[in-house]
Amino acid sequence: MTDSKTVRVRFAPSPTGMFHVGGARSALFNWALARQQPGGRFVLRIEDTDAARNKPEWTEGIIRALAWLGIREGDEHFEGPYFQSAYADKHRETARRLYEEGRAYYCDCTREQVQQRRGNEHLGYDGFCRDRGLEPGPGRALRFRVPEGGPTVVDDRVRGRVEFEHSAIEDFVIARADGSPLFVLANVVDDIEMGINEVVRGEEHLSNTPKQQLLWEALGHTPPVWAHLPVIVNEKRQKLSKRRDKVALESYQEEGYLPEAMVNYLMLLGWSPGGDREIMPWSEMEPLFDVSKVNSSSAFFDEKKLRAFNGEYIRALDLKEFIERCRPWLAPDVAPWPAEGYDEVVFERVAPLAQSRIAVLSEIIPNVDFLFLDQPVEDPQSWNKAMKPGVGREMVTAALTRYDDPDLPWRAAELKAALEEAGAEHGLKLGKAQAPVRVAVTGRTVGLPLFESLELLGRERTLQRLRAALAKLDATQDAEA
RNA sequence: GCCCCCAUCGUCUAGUGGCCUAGGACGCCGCCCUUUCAAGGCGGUAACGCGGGUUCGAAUCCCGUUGGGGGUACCA
Repeated sequence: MTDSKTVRVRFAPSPTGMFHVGGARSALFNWALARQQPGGRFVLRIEDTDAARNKPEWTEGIIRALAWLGIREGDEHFEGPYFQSAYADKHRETARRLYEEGRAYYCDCTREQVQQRRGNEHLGYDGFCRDRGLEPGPGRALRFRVPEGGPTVVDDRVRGRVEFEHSAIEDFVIARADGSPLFVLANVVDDIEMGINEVVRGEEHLSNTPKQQLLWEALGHTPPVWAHLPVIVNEKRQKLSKRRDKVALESYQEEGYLPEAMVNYLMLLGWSPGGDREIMPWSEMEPLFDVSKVNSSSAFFDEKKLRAFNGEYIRALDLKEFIERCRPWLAPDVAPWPAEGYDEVVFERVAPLAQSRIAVLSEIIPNVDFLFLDQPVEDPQSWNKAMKPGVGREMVTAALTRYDDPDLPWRAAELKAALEEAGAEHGLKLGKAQAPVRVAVTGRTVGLPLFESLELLGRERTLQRLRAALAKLDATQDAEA
């Protein structure tokens, strides 16, 4: 079918939820493998046979997320997407063939019966119908006849040689009573059909592997090269779960993680390019990736480290690119300010001040919102912290006095010098002196360099906010009096 | 319960018998810089789970043990 030397890997997610980081890493590893060879192929196969749990939007989500990571249609190494549901006939046909060749048999045991017979035995199904010679019929599932005696040896590129005694593998169901195939069968049939010769997937599939290998052999094909990746775990060292952990790639995207940072970080989960480098672009990692060097122990998904990587990538962006990347968060329908308050020119001037201060793109908002909002944000905690008696009112007043001078050039350097002097008069260093002004104007105790911010905000708006702050201070004082 | 996998700083890892008094990164702590906060610079904290072997020599090999994890569906 295909030149056996040319690698054909696949990524076969099932659209039963948001695409998550574990899948993303598997996809990336496969992608690297496919791209390392001239004719290498990455086959995307959507395993949509569980109709009850599948939704079309999940499928779209997977394709979109992969594209975000750089795995997309149009690349010569990309093939698909194929949909498993389209191969249903082939699955049924293969099931029938296995039955006809005596490699599988029908079984009419209910789950309850199996359980009852099992008692406290170790194994699941006991082979009750093995030799009953049941014909196909309603209520009858098809089970694979696991050969007696001998182990199946799985040769795994990351785990080495793993042996499974046949006595420990039950005669597993390959087709339901209604004839529909199960994952273990459909997956193998599709892999054979698509000429897959290397399977790189999560460790949770390791125990399926002997069954699938048996199937490959029963169908007269050489099994692929296997590689089972360690699972990605949470802080409690459990496999990441959609229910309890933040795993959706999309949620990271929405927070403002850059795909290149995500890719970089994910590649490092279980694998290392060696040497003392971690921040490395995909283009350099791709040729270096070696699945046999992948670790076999589980890896914790450390968002803190991801954040650090993301910050690095953000800072490495040139200004123009940084501004472009910020746009999705500045759009009128998502930004917290009124559309008419936004000023592109102002943003372009403030952007460089923010670039080194944010680790995820969404953080651009609290840094620049004071420029586009009618009023500074309200934050009582910040206000109280900065407007301490003896400092707050004094500095706001002093700033107002000095800044309300038409002869004062409205530039950062002059604004700074003026406030420095005012602070000195009250025995305050600039660090202390600027705090009340910052809160009065931005609403926050931390933020971009203050005087540059004031310059951009403009004289009128700055004075107006200082007056408003003073009024608020008066009101509070009156209330207390 | 049964099957299988795994085990180096808190975390991700380098390390494949001597180069290791164990390296890097994130985190954390300190100092410098400094208008807040970052960024940046400098420095520091911190690991081979345990017990046996093998060997002149073990983080590296073997066995056991403990502890984690995955799988045990007519889900994928």
